[in-house]
Amino acid sequence: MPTAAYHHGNLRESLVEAAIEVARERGPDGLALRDLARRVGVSHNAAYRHFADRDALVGEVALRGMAGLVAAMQAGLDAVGGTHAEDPVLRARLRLAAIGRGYVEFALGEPGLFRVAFSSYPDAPELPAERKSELLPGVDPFGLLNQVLDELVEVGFLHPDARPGAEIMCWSAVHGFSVLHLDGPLNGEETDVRRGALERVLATIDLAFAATTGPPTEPVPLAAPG
Amino acid sequence: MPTAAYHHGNLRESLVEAAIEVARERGPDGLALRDLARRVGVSHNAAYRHFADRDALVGEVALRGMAGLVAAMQAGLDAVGGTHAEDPVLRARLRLAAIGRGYVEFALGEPGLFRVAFSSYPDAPELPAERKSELLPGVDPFGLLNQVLDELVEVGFLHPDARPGAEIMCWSAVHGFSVLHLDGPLNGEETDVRRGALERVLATIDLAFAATTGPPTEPVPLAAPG
DNA sequence: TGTACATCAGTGAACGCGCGTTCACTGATGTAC
DNA sequence: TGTACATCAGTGAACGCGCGTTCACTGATGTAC
Repeated sequence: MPTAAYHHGNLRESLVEAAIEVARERGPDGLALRDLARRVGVSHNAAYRHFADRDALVGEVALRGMAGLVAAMQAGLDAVGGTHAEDPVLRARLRLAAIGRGYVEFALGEPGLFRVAFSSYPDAPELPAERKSELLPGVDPFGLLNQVLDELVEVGFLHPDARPGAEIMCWSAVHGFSVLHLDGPLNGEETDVRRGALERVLATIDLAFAATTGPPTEPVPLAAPG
Repeated sequence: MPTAAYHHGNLRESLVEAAIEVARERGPDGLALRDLARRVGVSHNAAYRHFADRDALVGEVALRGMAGLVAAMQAGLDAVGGTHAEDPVLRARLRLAAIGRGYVEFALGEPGLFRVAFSSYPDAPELPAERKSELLPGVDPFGLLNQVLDELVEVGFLHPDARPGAEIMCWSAVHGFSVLHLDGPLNGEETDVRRGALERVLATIDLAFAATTGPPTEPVPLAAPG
């Protein structure tokens, strides 16, 4: 990777790295092509050699943010590691809780990147096919979650009938928890209060899933009339 | 309310109304003092007679958005109305589901206002005491939710031990569900798919709460070691 | 009832900002022969 | 190995945008006497 004076040699990556740094501190709205070019020490329009426009750069940072999120979830799984091999049910339950914790830890630990990661919707750029191969198979937050939920079914903890939609339940809970603490009224909550609250959320989901295969409780129509 | 040519007579409210309209269409970032003044037909700095700065205006719109959110939740409760008076447990469960539905309906039906309502955090302006009295007592999303959860305890459906933190569970789920559909990968989901998914989320929470007083399931430590 | 005056709610011009994007360009690089 | 040339990756100037905010101001309003 040459670092020649004129031909930068690595401008695209440098811009992305600078962008990540800025995104960490200032979130999506803080990302400006001119500012990034300035930081990298290059004229303000050189970036157009590497990105079609600002959105393309933001999209790239979003992708990295998403990757960081997945990595944090994976780190949660790694923390569970090979423990409880003798009790696959407990193990699967711990794994679900672990990715939830990883998700929230990333969101609150890297608020800027987390925000950027979700900043391109509704008109998110469809990830071009050739980029998808860069990601490990099934490595998006949704994919990882689905995997762990499937495990819960396999070990007989989550009833197959309750499997569809379970991913949306889990994702909504951890995402909402994160966002309410990031950009909502729960912002500023003490760390240990927050941690306790998260454990309760995870435990509640676990309890619900347990109940799908546990002793029967008669189902009640919850949908509103009409 | 005079509508004189020079002295507008109602400028503050007119600005807020215009702001709400713009917020509906464009969300928080679309709100600009100059633009609003233009819409109302007044010079671009007249607004400073009524708002300290842009943030003050946005804050006001956020307040109205929050009020709309509460109203939607309340509308959910009203839909349950006086039904199932003979079965207070079922009634309380339906009421919880109803405010959840109201929340999500507002979020997805008024995405701009919903976004504005949550746009002022982390540095949300503390609502000045004199404004708080304008709101009905307990009328914020959190207050209403807490009220309904208390009912669930009173009727014996939700175990008192499970009461703390339950509001965060519920709020996280519906908020996350909303945000993932608004500014996340679930955006663009078909309406009926989304509705079905929401019902499953609500049912899962209900199931978990049922399990707190239902037949005992042995609790398992879910917290990660360390 | 009439008038003097304080106060209030607007106006219009201006400052300064940083941005995204395009244009015509030039210096560096690498490749074919 | 040397050279001509195409291509690529930068530069610098400029356009046009809309914004927030401040300034000194003036027209309208209402009130005290």
